[in-house]
Amino acid sequence: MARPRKFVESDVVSSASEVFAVRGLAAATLDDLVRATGLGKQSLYNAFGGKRELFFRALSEDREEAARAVSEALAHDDASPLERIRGHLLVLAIEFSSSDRRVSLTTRALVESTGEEDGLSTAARAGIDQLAEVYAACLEHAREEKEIPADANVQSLAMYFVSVTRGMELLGRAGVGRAALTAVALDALRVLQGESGARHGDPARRD
Amino acid sequence: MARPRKFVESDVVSSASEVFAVRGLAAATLDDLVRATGLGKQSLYNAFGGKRELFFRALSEDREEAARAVSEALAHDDASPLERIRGHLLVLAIEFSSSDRRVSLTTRALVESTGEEDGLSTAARAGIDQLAEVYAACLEHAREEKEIPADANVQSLAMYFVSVTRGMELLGRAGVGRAALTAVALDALRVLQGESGARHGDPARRD
DNA sequence: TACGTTATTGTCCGTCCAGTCAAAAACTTG
DNA sequence: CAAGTTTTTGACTGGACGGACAATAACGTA
Repeated sequence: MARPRKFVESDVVSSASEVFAVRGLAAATLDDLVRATGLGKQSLYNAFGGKRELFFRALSEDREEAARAVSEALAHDDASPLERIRGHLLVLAIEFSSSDRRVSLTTRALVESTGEEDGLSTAARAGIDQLAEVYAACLEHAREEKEIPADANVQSLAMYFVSVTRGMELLGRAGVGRAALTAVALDALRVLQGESGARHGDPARRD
Repeated sequence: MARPRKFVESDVVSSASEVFAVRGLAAATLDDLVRATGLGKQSLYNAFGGKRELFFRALSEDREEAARAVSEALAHDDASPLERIRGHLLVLAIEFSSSDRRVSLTTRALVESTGEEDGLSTAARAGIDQLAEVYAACLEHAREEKEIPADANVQSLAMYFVSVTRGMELLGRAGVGRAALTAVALDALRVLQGESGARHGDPARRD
C-alpha cells in the first residue's frame, strides 16, 4: 500500500548506538548519525523523531543487550555461580581494556544528564538497577549453593559489583591496561571469598 | 604600568570548574562560563585562551584538589591506615549520594575524550594515576603496620579502590541512595579484611 | 598629568547544527 | 496501469555557539 522502508529499524538503532557509545549524546551530530546509519535526516525523523529519541531507543536496546549478555555469562551451568562471576569479571577486564572508545550508553546517560527531568537520569538508573538484578540473581544462586555465607547481603553485593564494573569501564577508557584491570577484577572478587582460596595473587603492572 | 585585572584567576577557574562539573565540557557553553565567572568573553580569552584551555586548567586544579583531599583524609594520624580508608570511603558514600549534579572533571575528561590525541585521555589518565598513588601510599602504611598481609599487592589494590570509588561516583549520580552506597563501600572494604572482622553486616536498601 | 600598557566591553561574523519543508520516488492494491 | 500512501531526497532555516575585532576604560609610571 505504500513505499517500503529501505532499512531495518534495529540495524539503524544499532549503528546509532555505536555512534553514541563513542561520541556521546551531546557530541554526536545528526550528520554523524546520518553517515553511520546510511539514512537521510528526514528518514531518521520519520522513523524515530529526533536525536534525543533515537538515543533513548539506542539506550534501551543497549541496556537490554548488556543485561542479556551478563545474564548469559552468569548462566553457564558448567561452573558454579562464583566461578561464573569470576569468569565474567575477567572477560570484562579484557573487554574494557580494548582500545575502542566505546562507553556503555547507560554510563553516557548518567554522565550527560543535567537536570532531574531530562529523562536521562531515570533511564540510566533503570540500567543500573537492571544490571544489579542480574548480579543479584547469580549471587542468590551462590548463596543457595553455600558458596557465600547465608547471611550475605545479596542486594548490596550486587550493587557492589555494578560499582566495580562501572569503575573498571572508566579505568579501561583511561588507558589502564589488561593486566592491571585483571588484577582489579581479582581483587574485587576477594569480597566473595570467605576464609579460603588464594589471596593477593597475580601481581599486576599497569602498562 | 597597566590596567590590573578585576578578578582572581583561581576564583575564575574554580567557578568554571563548577560549570564543567555539572554540565560537562561539550555541553557547557561560553555563555554559561561568562555567567558563572562574571567575566566577559574577551577577558576569558585573554586570560585562558578558550573554553578548552579553561577546561584543562579546571581539570588540573580539580585533580590536584581531589588528590589533596583524599590524601588528607587518609592522613589522620589518630586512626590506623585501614580505619582511615574505611572512614574515607564512608564519607565518599555520603558525598556521592548528595543530589548535586557534579561529576569529577577527571571522569568528565575520560568520558568526553574522543580520539587518542585530544589531550583529554592523557590528562584523565594522569588523574587516575595520581589518585591511585594516594591510595597506594596509605595501603603501604597499612602493610607496614601489618594491617594487611605482607604479600598484598599494594599497586593493584590501589587501582581497585580507584575503580570502586569511580563506580560509586556513577552510582551516586544515578540516584543510588546513601544507605546503598554505604553498603557498597563496606562491601568493598572487605577486600582488605583478612580473616577477622565483621562480615556482611549493614543490610542496605536502595531508596 | 600625560603616556604606555593591559583589561574590559559590546558588537560582529562564520560555522555548525537540529530540525523542517516540499517535491519526487517507490511500492501495494484495486 | 492508476491511485494512494509512505519513504526518500535534497535544499533550506533559524538559532546558537565559539571566537575575533575594535574601541574604550583603568591603572602604573615618569
